[in-house]
Amino acid sequence: MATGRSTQHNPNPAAGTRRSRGRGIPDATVARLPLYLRALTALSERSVPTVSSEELAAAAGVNSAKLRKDFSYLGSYGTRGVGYDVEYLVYQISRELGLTQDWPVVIVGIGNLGHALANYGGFASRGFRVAALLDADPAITGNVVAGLPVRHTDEMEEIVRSERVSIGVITTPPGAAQQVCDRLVAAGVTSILNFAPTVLNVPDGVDVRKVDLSIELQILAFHEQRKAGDEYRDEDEGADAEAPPAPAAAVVSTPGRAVGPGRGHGHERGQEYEEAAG
Amino acid sequence: MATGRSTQHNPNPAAGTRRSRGRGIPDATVARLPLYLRALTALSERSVPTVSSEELAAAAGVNSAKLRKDFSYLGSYGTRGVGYDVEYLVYQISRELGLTQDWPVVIVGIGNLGHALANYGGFASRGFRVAALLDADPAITGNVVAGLPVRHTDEMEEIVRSERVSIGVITTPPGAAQQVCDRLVAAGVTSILNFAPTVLNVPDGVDVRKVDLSIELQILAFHEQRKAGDEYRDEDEGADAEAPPAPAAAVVSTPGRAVGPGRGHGHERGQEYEEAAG
DNA sequence: CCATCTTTGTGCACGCGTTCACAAAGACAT
DNA sequence: ATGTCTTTGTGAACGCGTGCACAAAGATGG
Repeated sequence: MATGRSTQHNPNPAAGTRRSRGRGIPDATVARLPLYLRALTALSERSVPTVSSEELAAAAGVNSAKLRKDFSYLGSYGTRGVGYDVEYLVYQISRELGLTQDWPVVIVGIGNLGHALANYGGFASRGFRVAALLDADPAITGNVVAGLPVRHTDEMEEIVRSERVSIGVITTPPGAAQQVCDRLVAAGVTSILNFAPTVLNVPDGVDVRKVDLSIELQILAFHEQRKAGDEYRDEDEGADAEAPPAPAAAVVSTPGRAVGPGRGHGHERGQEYEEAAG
Repeated sequence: MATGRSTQHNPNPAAGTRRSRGRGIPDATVARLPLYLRALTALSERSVPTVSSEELAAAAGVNSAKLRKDFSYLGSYGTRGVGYDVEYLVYQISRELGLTQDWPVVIVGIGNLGHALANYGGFASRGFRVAALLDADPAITGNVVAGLPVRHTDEMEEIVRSERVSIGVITTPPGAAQQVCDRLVAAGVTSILNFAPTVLNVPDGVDVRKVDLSIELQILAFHEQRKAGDEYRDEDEGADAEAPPAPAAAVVSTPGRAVGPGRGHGHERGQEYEEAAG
C-alpha cells in the first residue's frame, strides 16, 4: 500500500528517547487503527470504561496479540491486569490519525457514485467535511446534492486553494480520472481517493488510495471458482494452453475514452496496488 | 497489506496433488490479476499483439519483476525475446479468475450506494450479472432500479437458490449487515462483498471482502497529517498523553478491514467504499 | 507487605511478498 | 549454423507482518 508518504519512513534510530511514538508506525498498523477506533467508539457510547485487548480484538475482528503490538507502536496506553481506558484510547487514536482536525474534501464527478458518497453520513463525522462537489457536465452543475450545489470543474483550482483542500475524491469516468487527478494535484491536493478504474500517475509526495469494485468482485470470483472446482479440476488443464478462444465478454468496460494521447501515454510509474475495483 | 485481501482464507493444504499450475497462487498475485487484465484488455482493443513485461508492468502500475513472477504462477505464457501474447494472456487470466463463467450477484440494500452499484456498468461486463436487488423497506421494494425491480428481502432465500447466487453484495445500514449476511450465507452464498461499516462474522468457507470509505479517508488523513507536520513535530510529544478531551463527534461507527501492505512510496493502494445512508 | 491473579508489552521465529540479478530461451540477422 | 540481442523465468536475499509465548507490571485480597 502505499502509504505513500513521500519520503520513505526513516528508520528512526533516535527512537530511544521517550515516546518513540509517532515515528514509523507500520502501514499495516495504520490501516487497522480506524478499525479499532470504530470498535472503541461503540464501547464509548455504551459507557464502557475499560476494555481488554482480548475483548477489543474480538470486536475489531483481529488477533489480540496483533492488537497489543499495534498499540505498542503508539505508546504504552494500557494498564496491566486491567486493560485499556476506552476514552483515552479513542482520543489517542483519533489524534494519531489526524482526526482531531478538519479535513475539507472535494468530490469530483457527481454521477451515481459521487451522489452516493456526497450523501454518505460517514463523511461528516470524524473531521471530514465535503467542501465542494464538482462535475464537468453543465447539465449537472447547479443541481443541489446532499445540500450542496454542484459546481463546475472550472472552479476546482479556486476552491481547492481557498478551502485549503488536501484530499480529493475522484468518482469520474475512467477516461477523465487522470486529468482530474493532475489538476487536483496541481492545485494543491496531496491525497487522492480514486474510485475510477484507472491507474493514476502522481508525483512523489502524493498519496493515492484506490477503491475498485470490479477488482473486488474478480477476486471473489477467483476464490469462488476454486471452491466450486476443487473436486474435479485438472481435466482441462493439460491442453488448456492452446487455442485462446476469442475473448468472450470482449466488450468490457473501458468506459471512457480511449487512451489519452495528450499526456504521456504511458502510464508509467509507480503505483502499487492490491486490489481495487473499478 | 495491502493486502488488503479478503478476510480469512483457509490455507487449504490438500491441494498438493497434481496440477501445480493453478494451485497455490499467492493472494497478492490474485489481487493483481484483475489489474493486469484491465491493462491487457485496453491493449487488446488497440489490437496490440504482444507486450513486454516492462510495458505491461508500467501500464498496470507495478514493477516488472513482480509482474513476471506473478505470471510465472500461472505458467510460462511468455516468449523470451518477445514478450507476452496479449490475446492469449487475456484469456488465461480471465479463465484463472473464473471470468469465463456467469456469476449471478444479489445486491442487498438499495440506498444511495446500492443504487449506484446497480447502475454500475462494470457489473455487466466480465461475467458478473445482477440477479436481483433486495431491500427490506416496503417503500423501496417495487421500484425499478437500473431496469430491475427491487424485491423484498423476504424473497432472498428463494432467489439465491433459484438463481444459484454465490456472491452477495451488502450495502445496507451497519445495523442490518450481520443479519443480512447470516441469511445470505444460510441461503447458500459463499462470497460476500461488504460495504457496510461492520465487522462481519462468517463461518469457514465463506469469503468476505470489505470496502470501507471512512477507513480509506482516515488512512489518507494519517499520511496527510504526517506530511504537514513533518517539520515541527516532536514538541507536543512529551506531554501529549494527557487529558483525553471528550470525543467530538461520537456517533457513527466505522468498520474497516485490513489493508495491504505495500511499500513503495508511490502511491496507490486501495479499496473501499462506503455504505448507504440508512 | 506479601501472594496471587490478570493482562499488557515484546522478543523471537516463521512465512509471505518483493526485489534483485542473472542464466537460459528464443528471435533475428548474417 | 552461429552469433548477438532481447526478454523471460526464477533462485536467492531481504524485509515486513503475524502470532506465539512469556516475563514484567500492576491490581487485588489477605
